[in-house]
Amino acid sequence: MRKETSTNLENEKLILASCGTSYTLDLIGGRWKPQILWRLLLQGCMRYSQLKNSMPNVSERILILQLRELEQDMLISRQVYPEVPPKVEYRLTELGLSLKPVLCCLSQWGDANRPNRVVSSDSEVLSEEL
Amino acid sequence: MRKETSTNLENEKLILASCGTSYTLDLIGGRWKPQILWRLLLQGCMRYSQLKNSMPNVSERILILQLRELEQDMLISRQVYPEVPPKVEYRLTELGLSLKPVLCCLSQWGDANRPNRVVSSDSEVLSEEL
DNA sequence: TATAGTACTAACATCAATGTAAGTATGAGA
DNA sequence: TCTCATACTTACATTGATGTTAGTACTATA
Repeated sequence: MRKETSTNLENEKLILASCGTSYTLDLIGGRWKPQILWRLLLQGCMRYSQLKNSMPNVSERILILQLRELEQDMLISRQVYPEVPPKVEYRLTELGLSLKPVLCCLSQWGDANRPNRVVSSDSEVLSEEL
Repeated sequence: MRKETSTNLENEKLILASCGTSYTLDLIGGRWKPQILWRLLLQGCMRYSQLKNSMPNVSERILILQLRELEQDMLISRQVYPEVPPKVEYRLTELGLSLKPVLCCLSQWGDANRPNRVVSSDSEVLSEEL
């Protein structure tokens, strides 16, 4: 739980209230969030296990955390099927889909300017479809 | 100093090497970096004291840290005039200027979608000039 | 009765980012 | 000799983000 008061938190609030850029960065800036968003953009809909298997380095706790935050921020939706074993599907909301040009923009700048590119990135797969 | 090895650091490296989106976010994602970049975009060139006075809530240490990181990442340049009292000017590099459309994109999405907007944001001033 | 599969949760541990307070170097001008 | 202004630096403290490990609930199937 975060503290209710601290300069740190106050500063964050002030910035989010006055800077749209920071607000957007706050929503998509978690370590694994870009990867999650790209996967859902590409696939449309994924089960929890699919996401987990496609990102071998995230721990389950962190993956869940990132998904919960994206859900709270209305960027993704979570659909539970009352079955056993459980089945949960994640997909982008309308708001999440509206991030597509933003993500493309970030991705293109990054791919154009980062050094030591090793592999082609997720975004390139999508870029070709645009 | 960051540790040389840790899952945390390894994950970060892997992501930066494979995801352009995350790379871009890594460069501009510090708490005060968007504000610094917008100011330099708008003003072209600012002294350290000008930056500091225009952002009353940053501590000097943190402001310097963010400036140093932006400088290391080649987004801004730092020009020292050998005078007393000292004079230091910061401005965007070519690479930094190339972020303009990216910042506009982030800012527009944020301004359009965040709730509880109180004041007009820095970016709007610039948007009008585009 | 035991095992398997799915999507988690809880308690704990570590690492990184941010913030606080005080101090430094320099030379011009009072 | 003392103060002022500028652009920092240093040592320390706090906050927040990320990672580890073990465990849970549920039923169908072996």
